[in-house]
Amino acid sequence: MPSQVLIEQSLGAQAFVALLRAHATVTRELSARLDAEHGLTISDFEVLLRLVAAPERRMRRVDLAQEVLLTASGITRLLDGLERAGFVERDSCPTDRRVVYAVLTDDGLAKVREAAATHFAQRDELLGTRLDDGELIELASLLGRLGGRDDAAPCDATA
Amino acid sequence: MPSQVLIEQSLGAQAFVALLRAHATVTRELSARLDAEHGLTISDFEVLLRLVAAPERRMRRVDLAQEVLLTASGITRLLDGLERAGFVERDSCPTDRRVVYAVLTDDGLAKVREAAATHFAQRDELLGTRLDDGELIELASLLGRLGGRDDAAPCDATA
DNA sequence: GCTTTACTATTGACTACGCAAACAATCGTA
DNA sequence: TACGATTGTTTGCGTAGTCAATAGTAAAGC
Repeated sequence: MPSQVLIEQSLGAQAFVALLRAHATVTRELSARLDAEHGLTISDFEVLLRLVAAPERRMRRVDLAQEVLLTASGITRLLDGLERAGFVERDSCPTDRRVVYAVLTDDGLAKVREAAATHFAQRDELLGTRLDDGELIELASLLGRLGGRDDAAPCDATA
Repeated sequence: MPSQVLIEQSLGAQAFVALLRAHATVTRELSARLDAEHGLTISDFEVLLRLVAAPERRMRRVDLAQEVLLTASGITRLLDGLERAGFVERDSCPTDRRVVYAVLTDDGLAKVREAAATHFAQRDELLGTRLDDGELIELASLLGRLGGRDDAAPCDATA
């Protein structure tokens, strides 16, 4: 039986499959409920969240795409949906006619608030029942190093 | 400006977005290379891996689906592809005529070996350059608790 | 001033799933 | 032994996302 080569228990293997499983488990659960209760995908919600926090509640599509890790075309289609639903509007940039802003509408703001109320609670419950505070901090830190460094210097943001 | 409610820094939030980012980053990279170099998706590869380790290199579709976290229909379509490529064959079960086995072919075995050689190296390099051994163990353990318990009663298997 | 290069956004074609429905086979129970 | 409930698999349809190609705009070199 020459197949033992592939039955591997390396640390990388364990961490990798754990990442796949944890991601699938957690997002499956949360996205099912977010969709059922509010008709949003997780990406939809994450986009709306960034817009709420953005100055004047508007962002360029490119920047939005980068923040939620979608491609340019992915963001276009996602925003198409949010636009159709009336949660965002498009606006043009006076100084650069290539860019199209996504602007959160009042309906959109109401929607995020409504969705956030339940989604955050579900998320914190899902994570909180499995991991305590210290572990969550540790996990976020380890995952953060895998996820690349857009905000790699959180010097003063120490919880 | 009443929107601070949504600008949240809870531990759950940090861990959750870190999970999303890490998963996207890691799988994006690895799956792109696995596809480019071997024409397989990560799920394809994971399925082939389970088959290699399975007794007689065969598994029921249901069990396969559960192990790689796909739905029944997902596994059907995935195996369709692997079958078309000649990496697995279907076989029936003499004692239960509902079940269809997926059986790894010799070509399939060769393929996993070939793919494993590069994929494992890439995976370990990706993880290993960001996290040391102790951190990988810690990460796998934390993620394992989020990923639910297929092996939740490891009475004697206590690490 | 042009021309080349780089950036932003959209579209078409495709893929990897999921869900719900359908169907066959098996099991439990009476 | 008949019959409802459960299990294993497949299929139709829908959806979120990717990549490659396109086009318009902006910036840089000369």
